[in-house]
Amino acid sequence: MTTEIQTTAEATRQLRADARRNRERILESARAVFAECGAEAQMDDVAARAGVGVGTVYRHFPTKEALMVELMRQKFRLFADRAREALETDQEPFEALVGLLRRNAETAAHDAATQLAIAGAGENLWDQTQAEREELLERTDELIARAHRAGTIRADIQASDIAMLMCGVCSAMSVTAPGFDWERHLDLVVDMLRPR
Amino acid sequence: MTTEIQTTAEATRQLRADARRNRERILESARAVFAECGAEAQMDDVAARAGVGVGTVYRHFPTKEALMVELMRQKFRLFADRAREALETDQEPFEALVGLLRRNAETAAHDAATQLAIAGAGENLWDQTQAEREELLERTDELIARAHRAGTIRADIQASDIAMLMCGVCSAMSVTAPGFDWERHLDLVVDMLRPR
DNA sequence: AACTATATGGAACTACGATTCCGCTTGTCA
DNA sequence: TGACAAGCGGAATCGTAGTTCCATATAGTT
Repeated sequence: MTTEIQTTAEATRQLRADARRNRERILESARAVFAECGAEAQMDDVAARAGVGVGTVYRHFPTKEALMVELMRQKFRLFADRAREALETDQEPFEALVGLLRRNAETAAHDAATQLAIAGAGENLWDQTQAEREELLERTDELIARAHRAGTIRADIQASDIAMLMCGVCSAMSVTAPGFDWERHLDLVVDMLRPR
Repeated sequence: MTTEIQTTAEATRQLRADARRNRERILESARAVFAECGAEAQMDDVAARAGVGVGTVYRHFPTKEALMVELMRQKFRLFADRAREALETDQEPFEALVGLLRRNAETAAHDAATQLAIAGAGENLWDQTQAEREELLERTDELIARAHRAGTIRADIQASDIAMLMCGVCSAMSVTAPGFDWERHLDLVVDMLRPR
């Protein structure tokens, strides 16, 4: 009797070795495919790139949405980790915040699915990454609070403003048109955050 | 022999009276349905709301995309018209520009399809409304030029920046989350446009 | 009033992509 | 090295929504 109680429904159960390996491959493949195609990515492509059958993908993730949610959770965790790092540097808080925004934007720029997630396409994707967003929001809040104390950020800025602004930046990323340059957009936004 | 030469392929040919009436109904219906559902709107719904069969919709617009394109052309023409008005008022140019942005944003706020079009979802929708956007861009340019001369706008702002910024505002509109408030976003953006 | 080119309605057809199913394979454990 | 539960592949299924087709109806004309 080796079956053990799971702490959460999502915990990686004691999967058979090959299954664990496949799960990782699928996630890795999905990362690439969704990054390239956004929500239009197809399950068959994810399977093919991972070198497994679709059935296997579905064994690990019950629906396409569940797969995307897992992917986005990972991304937001990454962002939150970076925010933690930003809090630990001895940089001036506003500069630390700006660095965080730039790094996260850079990541989103290479990933169509992340752009969608940040820009808020799809209610469910948003809802089901709530916890991870919260985490990021809290750390951003702390960064802002410090900058406020230092007087290096515009007085009325809140964390939700940053989220909204980044939503705009990510939205501009997905447009390919002359004059549309998300880095410029981000520069303008950053400049706006400075105290007058 | 009453057949006449058409000036453009799209010109309203001499349709039979009932057909002309239906065409208008379909556009009106489509306006409402796409405003509510965005790109997910269904042709059957457009037809039902217009009180005609789907076949009739397809007689007037060869594809769903063609219908959306027509709708968006009309919207951008509306925006361009407002820009023209803004140029004709005796308001201070920067204020005229801000008024234009607010009115257009307000319109987009009631229309999911317009939000998508402005935020640049769908290559084709973008490409095929090129001419109308151009028109809007030109007038915006003139407004900006006047504000520059008056020194009431940030010196480095270009028309494409405004487009990009509005893309962000429209993107924020489609998100329903605490703290997401496009009017606040727009206020911040407007404030950013002011000279330091 | 008859005639015919235009229009119309809506059932049927299609294409596409997510998801299911099940016979076969492979780790794992005694 | 069996035995068997866990895992796998991928063809087949299913649902959805855009698009087509054609028998029928109607506006405009003589």
